[in-house]
Amino acid sequence: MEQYKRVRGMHDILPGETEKWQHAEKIILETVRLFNYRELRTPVIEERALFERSIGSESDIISKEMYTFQDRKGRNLALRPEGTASVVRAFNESGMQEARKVSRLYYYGPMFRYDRPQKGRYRQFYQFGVELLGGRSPLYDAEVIEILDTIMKNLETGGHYFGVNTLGCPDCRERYAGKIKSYLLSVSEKLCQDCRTRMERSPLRILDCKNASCKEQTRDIPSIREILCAECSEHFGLLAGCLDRKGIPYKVMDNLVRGLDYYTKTVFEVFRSGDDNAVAAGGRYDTLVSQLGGADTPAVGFAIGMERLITVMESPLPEVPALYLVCMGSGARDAGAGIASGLRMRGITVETDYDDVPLKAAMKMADRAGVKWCAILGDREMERGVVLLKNMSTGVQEEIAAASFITKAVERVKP
RNA sequence: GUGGGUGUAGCUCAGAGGCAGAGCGCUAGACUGUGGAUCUAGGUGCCGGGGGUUCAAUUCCCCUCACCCACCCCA
Repeated sequence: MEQYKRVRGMHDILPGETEKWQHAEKIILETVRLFNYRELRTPVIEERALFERSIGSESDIISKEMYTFQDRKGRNLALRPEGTASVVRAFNESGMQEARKVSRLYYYGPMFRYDRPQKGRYRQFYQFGVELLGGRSPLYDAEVIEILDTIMKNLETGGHYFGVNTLGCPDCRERYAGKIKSYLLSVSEKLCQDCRTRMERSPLRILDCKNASCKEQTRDIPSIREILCAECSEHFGLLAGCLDRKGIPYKVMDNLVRGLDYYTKTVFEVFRSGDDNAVAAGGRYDTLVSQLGGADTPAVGFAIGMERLITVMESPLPEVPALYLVCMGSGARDAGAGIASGLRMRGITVETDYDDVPLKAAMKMADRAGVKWCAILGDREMERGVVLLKNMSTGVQEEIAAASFITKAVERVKP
């Protein structure tokens, strides 16, 4: 028989790893709850145009990485490559903006991009994201950054810091793009091929190029912060002050520009110390909601790349069942089933096996399960109306009357 | 999309144009109802797939697929 294999770019998250995921999910959920964010679940499939309009059809995500298809009725659909567009779509569609001045939402689920697989990068990958809609003040930017900071701290990633920058409002951005072009026009032949095409499509991205020659050419270009309008400048200043007061570690990074078109003003990424791949990133998108047909609603949010987060976080201690139940003989197995139920009802994790194996083999299974306690029930014990309880780490074994076994075992096993 | 690396036992990997290897794990026994430690014994297998060169290919050549890494992109 031929073995089926996972399709390229897809990955299984196996036991041993799922514990890590669940731990991360738990910390994240506890954190957003403290800030009173509520979950929004959207479908994995959306109209293709939704993403083209929000992310920008010039971007790589849309032009080469999206899973698109037609359904049986010829609708043009796509597997979501990110979460924000769907959240905004649902926000607009549900009339949520009528009900509250500020909506605090989070989402979690798989996203799809046809990328070449790499470390921490898969074609189906998971993002956890937070979106705050309806808040204009930089204090809201600081709030979502604080959420991310809290998550990183609680997951013991071994230190992290934020990169922060501003892209300004659309006016500032356009002005700055013009400035970059005027700086680089005369030296365009010294730029890499990619950057030459970026000159037209998204000149800001040239600042982010890793090519040495490109870096050389962009070195003297002034920071965008020097040409911001009064409002954008104030916004960034207030945010910085707020982050300072909260004690959140950050660096202002001139070359931090986001690849998605919808960002305005604040953009940020969080890095694990000593790592240059961002674990999570986000920013403000004040024009997206209206651009997708909603009321004029400023917004800010971030998304965590779960696979990346998993690679930088501390592993939780593995969970081990509390007790292993060994039964020999069918009568003992019947009685054992009752004991197992009784223990589980009292919150004790019990593992057992139903194969008729010699005690030696069963003990080996118990050992391998990593349990501290082992209950043994065979014909001899049945006859005498007792159950053996063995402490696997000390080797000490006691005999307990079957009638009181569950209560006694709970006492021993529960610390 | 570009570049590099790797595919051999369940796992980690060594190997060489001529019998397929080690460590770990696994199974059994020493110990017949007690796990871990020790000793002894044991099977580990389409050497990723296809083609070519050769008397002979797991080894050399070509193609292909998969995985890993970097770039790119992005979280």
